[in-house]
Amino acid sequence: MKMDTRKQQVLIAIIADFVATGEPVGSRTIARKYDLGVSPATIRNEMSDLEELGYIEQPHTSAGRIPSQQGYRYYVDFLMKKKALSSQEEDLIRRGYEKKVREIGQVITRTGALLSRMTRFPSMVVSPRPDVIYFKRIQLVLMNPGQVMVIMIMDTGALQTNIIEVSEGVGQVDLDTITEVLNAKLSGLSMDMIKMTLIREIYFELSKHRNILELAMHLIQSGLNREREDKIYLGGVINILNQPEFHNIEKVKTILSLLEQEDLLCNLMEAGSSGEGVSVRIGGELKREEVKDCSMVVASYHIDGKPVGSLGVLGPTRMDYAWVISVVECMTRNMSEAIERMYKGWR
Amino acid sequence: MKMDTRKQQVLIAIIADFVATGEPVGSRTIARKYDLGVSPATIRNEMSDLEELGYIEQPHTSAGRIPSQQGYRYYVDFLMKKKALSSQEEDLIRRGYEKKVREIGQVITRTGALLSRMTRFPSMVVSPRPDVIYFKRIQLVLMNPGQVMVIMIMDTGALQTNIIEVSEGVGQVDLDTITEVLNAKLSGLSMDMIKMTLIREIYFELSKHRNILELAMHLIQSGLNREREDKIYLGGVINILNQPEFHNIEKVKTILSLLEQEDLLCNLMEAGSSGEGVSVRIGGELKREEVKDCSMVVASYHIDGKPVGSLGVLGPTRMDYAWVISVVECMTRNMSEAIERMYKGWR
DNA sequence: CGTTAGCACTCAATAGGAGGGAGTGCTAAC
DNA sequence: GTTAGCACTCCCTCCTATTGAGTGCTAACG
Repeated sequence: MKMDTRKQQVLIAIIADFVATGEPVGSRTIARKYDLGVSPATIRNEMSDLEELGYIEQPHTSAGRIPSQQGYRYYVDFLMKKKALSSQEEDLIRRGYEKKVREIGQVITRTGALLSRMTRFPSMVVSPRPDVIYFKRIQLVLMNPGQVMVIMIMDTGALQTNIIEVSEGVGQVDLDTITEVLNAKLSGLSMDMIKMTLIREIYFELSKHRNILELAMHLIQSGLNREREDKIYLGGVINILNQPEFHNIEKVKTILSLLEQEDLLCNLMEAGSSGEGVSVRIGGELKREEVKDCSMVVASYHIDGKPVGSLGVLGPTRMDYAWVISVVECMTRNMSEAIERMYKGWR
Repeated sequence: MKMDTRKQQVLIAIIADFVATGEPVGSRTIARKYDLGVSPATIRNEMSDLEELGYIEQPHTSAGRIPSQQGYRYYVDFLMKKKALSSQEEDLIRRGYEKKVREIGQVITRTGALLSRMTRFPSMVVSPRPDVIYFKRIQLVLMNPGQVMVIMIMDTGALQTNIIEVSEGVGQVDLDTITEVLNAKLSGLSMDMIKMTLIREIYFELSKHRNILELAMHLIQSGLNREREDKIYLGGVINILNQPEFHNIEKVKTILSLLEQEDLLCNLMEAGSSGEGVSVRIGGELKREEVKDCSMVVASYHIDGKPVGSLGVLGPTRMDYAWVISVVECMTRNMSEAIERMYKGWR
């Protein structure tokens, strides 16, 4: 048996109706609401075929059909028509970025807030990968005898701080010397380049100040080599409670506990943002039992045309994919532009 | 009618049983489980009196009684016996603070996580008030022509950053001059003292560098005068879902949306942490419809013996007050000590 | 041969009703 | 003042009947 145009139309109708109502949809409903020009009986036959093909399923014998994970997949891949955002929606997004921003954190927060407010789903935004962030300046501050705070400033306006222990004899003057050398050598490089290539050069430079050499190396180790910390912004989590399919407390609990584990969430996001454009993963495709009834729509945002981080939403599998994809796509565009504007002229 | 010892015993029994089971408790139950030496009939009479006094109430005619808000209040104020923590519990808390910390953020995070893990309620920790935080150092970094990042480092290890616009002509050298003056003048003062008294003095000092005077004032304005931002740590929010009284999605939604509003939450916390020791506010005493079925147990933690911030939990009115109070009390003690240890010898 | 009307059948959801049980309040006796 | 006894209330649970949406099958139709 093969998919034909009418089966596709029926599948589209089933998905459209189920997304709108949340109820299993029967043959009568389709015949009535979607003008396919055939009787319910014919549609029943088509539905029977679609079920055999694995695109729809029945919750129980005397209920209508609902799309299966595979059905959504087929829909997203082959049937779905791109849905342009309304001008109000586009405006809402554009206006969200009107106010000038000065550092990436603001862009991320704003994007996440906007994304969840529009979609009514929990939203997630992962901060840029370190290899595309350029180092601006390092600053060493003697907090107390033997304790130094290392502050690294990125050109995104993001900070990374770390307090480390040093020998008690080190004074602020020593730190200033090191600060100077490090700034001269490192400024303008990407974090990854710093790690990779420059340790040696700094070693050479600082050998004049033998007494603080060891300290400096220590600094670099613990300051820069710090494990990558994916910062993830999470917003609008309560929205999950608005979805009727999650009126079951147990389900909400498992999803919330997943959302509380930032590292897992980051992995999930990254797994989805590898390819081009907007990625849609449906139910089991997420490979996590907790969210087997959820879908993730994720895309990358860009700096200098390179994908550097991702944003997206987590919602029930029953969502309006075409629209959500458009929203996510529009957000990445606007977010990338906002970052571009922030950098304007000075990178 | 007046409260007498037996009525008190009955009230204690009702609260104990209700807290344990969550079910309305009847006269038979009390006679059986709590050895008051009288028959259910007598207890019924006492209960009738207690109801008239407003300490307990009936969900419906043929149900048992549950404590009223006023009943809990009377219990907490007059009847409750302090409950010492078990040595395992004390140990769990102590061990939470074993690892050395270097900045206040870590102490706050750890405290919040521990508090919610122990109590199984959402926990909140408010960061220290600015007037007890001492200024350690300021650092001005030229991000781009016309943009300066102001980094203020507190002796708690906390940072406050802000990006401001300046004239394009300002260079890093100018900033270094200002940095130097500001550090010399401000270091070691509390944030409030800085705001209050020192603007004038700096003005004088910098008049030598007339060209950057205006800039410096600008810096102080926007860097220091920034509205107080109460940082609040919120942890273990999912725990609210474990409470059977919140199996109703609507209730959860209102509570969660309150918890998402950090400023409101801060106000609620602060309203409770004004007095000495542990403060308990029950249901309507919180003055917020959203949490009329919740209680808040809050206390202050201290630096140098002065209360500087607060921590606590939000749970259902049906909670084991004696125990929760002990936990909160023990946490404040341990947290204060952890901060003290962090500062050890150098303040 | 595809399409359709008709019909029997299935099964979840809903409503109504009976019975049980927990608990109270009242009364009268101790 | 305390208690046993009892009638009464009201929620909760279980059972049953009913309804209604939906299917699958069959036979007829163009």
